[in-house]
Parts: sequence; C-alpha cells; structure tokens
Amino acid sequence: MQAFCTICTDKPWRRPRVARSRARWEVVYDDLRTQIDQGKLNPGDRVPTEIDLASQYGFSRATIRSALARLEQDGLITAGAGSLGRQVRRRELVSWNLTRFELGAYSDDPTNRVDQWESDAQAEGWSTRQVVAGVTELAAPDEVARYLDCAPGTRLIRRRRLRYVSRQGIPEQLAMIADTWTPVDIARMEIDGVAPLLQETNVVYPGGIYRALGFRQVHYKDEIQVRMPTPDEAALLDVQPGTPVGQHARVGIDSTGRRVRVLVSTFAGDRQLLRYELDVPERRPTQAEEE
Amino acid sequence: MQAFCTICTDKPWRRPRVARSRARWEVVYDDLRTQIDQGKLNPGDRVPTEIDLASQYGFSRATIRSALARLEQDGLITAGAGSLGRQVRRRELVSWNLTRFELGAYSDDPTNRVDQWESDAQAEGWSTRQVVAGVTELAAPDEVARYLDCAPGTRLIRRRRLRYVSRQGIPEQLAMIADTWTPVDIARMEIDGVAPLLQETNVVYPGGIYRALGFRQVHYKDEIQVRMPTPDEAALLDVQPGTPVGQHARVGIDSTGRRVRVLVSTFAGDRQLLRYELDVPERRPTQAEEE
DNA sequence: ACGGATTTGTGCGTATGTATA
DNA sequence: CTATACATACGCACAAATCCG
Repeated sequence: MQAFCTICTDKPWRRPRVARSRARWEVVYDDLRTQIDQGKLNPGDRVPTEIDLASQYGFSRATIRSALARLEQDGLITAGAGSLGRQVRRRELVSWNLTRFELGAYSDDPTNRVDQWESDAQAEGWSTRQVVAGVTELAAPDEVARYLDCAPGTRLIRRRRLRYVSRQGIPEQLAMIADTWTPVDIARMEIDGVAPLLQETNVVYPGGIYRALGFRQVHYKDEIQVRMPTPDEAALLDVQPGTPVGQHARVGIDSTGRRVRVLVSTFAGDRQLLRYELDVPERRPTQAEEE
Repeated sequence: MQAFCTICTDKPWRRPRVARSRARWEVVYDDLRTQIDQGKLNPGDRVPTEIDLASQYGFSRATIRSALARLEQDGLITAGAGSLGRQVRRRELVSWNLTRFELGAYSDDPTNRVDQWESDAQAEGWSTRQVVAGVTELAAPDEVARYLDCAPGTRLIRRRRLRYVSRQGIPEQLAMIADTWTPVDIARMEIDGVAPLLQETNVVYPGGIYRALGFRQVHYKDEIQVRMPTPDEAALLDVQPGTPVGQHARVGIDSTGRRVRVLVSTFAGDRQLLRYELDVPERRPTQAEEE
C-alpha cells in the first residue's frame, strides 16, 4: 500500500555494504566471469561441469548451479544437456543500417531483389533469406495502436516476415521477426486486381508496395526498445532464456500526414545490431516541426 | 570438437515435442504469466509469497522459486527480501529523440541549460539531473577503439556523466550512463587557459564544447546494441539481475573526416527508449557515400 | 533504537528424468 | 545401449532485509 517508485518498483536485493564474505555462488560466478572477460575462457570453450566445479570448490551442486544460472542470465554461457554441456557464448552481430535510402528508395518490401536489411547482412558475408509467415487480420495491440495513432482494438492487417541468416555451412538462424501492420483499407487496395499486401509470398514492386499503391512515405518515426522476449518470441527466435531482444518500430507517414503502416522488427540482442548515419544540419534547418 | 553455430553456440534446452506433462515450475510460471498478461495482476501488485504458492500448488518451495526466477528473468516481476516481497514490475520509459537538432545545435554537453536528453525527459514530466562522475585517462577498450578507428589500447579521455530522472516525490533513478571518449590531444585543448573536456563539473558552452574547440561535427554514426549489463553497470544503474540494457554509441565526425569523439550511452531497458525521426529523401539524394 | 514478524536469499543433501554423443 | 551432464524436484535449516510497532 505504500508508494513505490514508478520507474522500477523494486529496491533490488543488494549485498550489505559492510565487508562480508561473498556468497558462495558469487565466488564461483566471479571466478568464471573473470576467466571469460580475460579470455582464459573463449567463446565456444566448454565450461567445467557442475560436478567438477562442485568438487573443485567444495560447494554443493546446487550452489554451483546458482552461479552458472547467473552467468547464463548474463548471456555469457549457454547450457545443454548431455555432451553439449555448457559453453562460453558467441556473439556475432548482423548490422542493419536504417538510414541508407540511397540504394533505390528504401522500403520494407524488397524493391530490387534484396531490401536494405538483406543488403547490409550480405555485405558482412551472411546469406539471407526471408519468408512471409502469415498475413492476418488482428485487433491492434495497445502498442501498435499507439504507433498508428488509432484506437486499440482497431482491425489491422499484420504481415509477418521472418528474416534468416546463415554462413558457410552454418545452420540457418532466424535473425529478425518483421511485422508490418497496415490499416485494413490500405491493405485491401489492389493493383491489377490483386492486393499485394495480402499476398502470402514475397511480393516485389519497384519502389516498394506502398509506393505502388500511391503512398509516398515522406517521414519515418522510429522507436527502439530493449526488453526480454515473450515466450512466443523466444521460441521463434530460438534464443536461450536470458537473451534480451531489441524492438525497432518504424512508422511511415505520407505527405498528408497519414500513418500508412508500422514495421515492428524484433531481434535477438546477440545476433543483430542497428545503425544510423546522420548528417548534422548546418544551423537550425527550418526551425519548423516541434510536434 | 564439432562445428557449433557461430551465431549462438547453443542448442537451447527444449521440452520434448511429444505431448508430455509440463514441468511443475512451468505450470506455476504459465499461470502467473497469464495473470500478468491479462491484467489480473497489475504493475505494483504483490505476487503471492513462495510459501503461499507452494501450499497452493502442493509443490516444494524450490519448485516455486524456479518459476519465480524465470518470471524475474523475463523482467515481469521484482524480488526483495522481507516486506518488499515480489511485485509485478512497472515499465515506464523515458524517451530520447536522437534526431532533434533543432533546439540549438545538438551536443552531448549542455549548450543551453539542458541538453537534448534532458529536454525530452522534461517534456514527459520528468525532472532531470546530470552529474559528471569522473574524467579519466584510460586505454581504449576494443569496442571504443573500433568506434574511434584507433588502435585498441590507445590512451583516451573518458568523461562519464550520470543522468538521473525523478518524478513527484519518487526517488531519483539513474536512467543512463553517458561516457564520452575523446582522443587525448583533443581533450587537452584549452579555451582561455582551461581544458573544458577535463573539467569535473558540467561545463556549458554555447554550441557545445567541441564546437567551441573548433570542431564542427558534420556527421554522426550511431550504433545500437542490446545486451545484458556487466556487474558494474547493473550496480550503477541499480537494476535487477535480468534487466537488459541498451547501448547507444554516437561517433561524431568533423568536416575533415576525423572521428572527434564517441558518446557511449548505456541505459536500462525498463527506463529508457530511443527515437529517431527521419525525412525520406525524394529520390536518391547524391548517390554518393557508400562506405 | 530495538525487536519481532514476514519474506526472500543462501546453502546443503538426495534422487530421478532426459537429451546428446 | 551406455555414459555423461544437465534439468527437475523434494526436504531442511539458517541468514538477511524490510517494515512496523
């Protein structure tokens, strides 16, 4: 019943400031963490087994597990039963430049053969593939409603694409879930008798689908959040529990000010990184727009 | 000795595909997660105690703790000994617009009274405060060296600022760690006999410190990553274990192409969000720059 | 300022199931 | 199939943090 902080409700548990022997699990945690940070344990290396560590430190297996659980939560190691064991995690990031409009008009739908995300990933040596994983009419979740400035629950079309990367014989990995949300009336618009936004396959139009439908997106509002994945996302992205995800939302606004669509991209923090490149205006460009 | 995936070394543990009774902890986890998702448990609400849940489900306390640990890891609840107990977590995000250069030239150092971050936070009703928490000469970590395109280990000056937010009687929270890394020769440059970048206090120059030193940053390269905090960051930001952080790096490049500085901002995912607003060029603006 | 009540944190032991090589 | 190593689950005890009287 008392007033808690509205940013974070917690006062997290913290070790007392007075000098006190560290918790046992923390000794193990610190030791392993140091070995990883200092490169004595490298990505891909096996971490000693729980039993080894237990006998080595003289602690119980449960205590060792606490330390390992924390390392896993920190994204430093992975776990797998059997002979997989625990390993020091790799972190290889595919980057995505969100301000490179040069290569043909930017669009979320492939205009050339590849879109901007694929182009960036390929430039770093990744093979890419993307598939449309469903076009569905759904009630707008609160967040999407906020992006499109409509009432929560409004019917929208969600077009989900899954973006995979792979490299030299390495099994393909899902790098990103890309959901495009569009108002129903726009999604139903047709060109030559077909509604491209409702196609279950990867539709390609020169200049992008929205442009072909008559919308020129002149302004983008991007928003980036950091959070833990929902169970659905964790399953789709196939990430370990404890891997954070980034969420990038791009709202496209046309010349009349209408919010034409929002592209919500969710990606695992250990696989993807975002880039922006900005030219700084000389002075104050127009002094205009201040919301 | 076998080839593991180079993106993520793991094959995460997964429940067998065959229909099998869920793990006990998972039953509890799903129940509580559903209650939170459906709003039966709201942010700030107390979660039933471990003992209550144990007797309610007829499971051991350790099993209940596994479920609660997972919820905590997912960022959904917080924990604290004693009468704090566990609560459903709040998530209130301060937003930061990284493309609003209009209000006076953008700079990481306050040019007017407030910089862009403070201006954004204040527009949302937060009170802000920032302090310089140290100016130190350090060897460039690998990542910073990459940003500044110098050799790892190069001596650099790190100027650390801590950015706090608070609201109506709510205790102040650290929202962001903002580290500006500058080559030593630039950091030592003086104006009227003093080197502003070495000042331990919040120095204010109209147009920004770098501009006053003669550098006009004409181009920014931004990079955004998502990861788990280091123990240091977790302690500084005072976040629960399991809270992800975002890392925003902005490299400032002057008209000669020199990388003048990099501002590395680390923030807790449950407190901060990033925004960009972009105008889409009509065609292909110059066709130039392609790295 | 102190002490008690509550609730989570740490730690031990043991046992069995299950995925992987 | 077997060995390995992690996952799940139980029980118990005590320490530590917070709040309130």
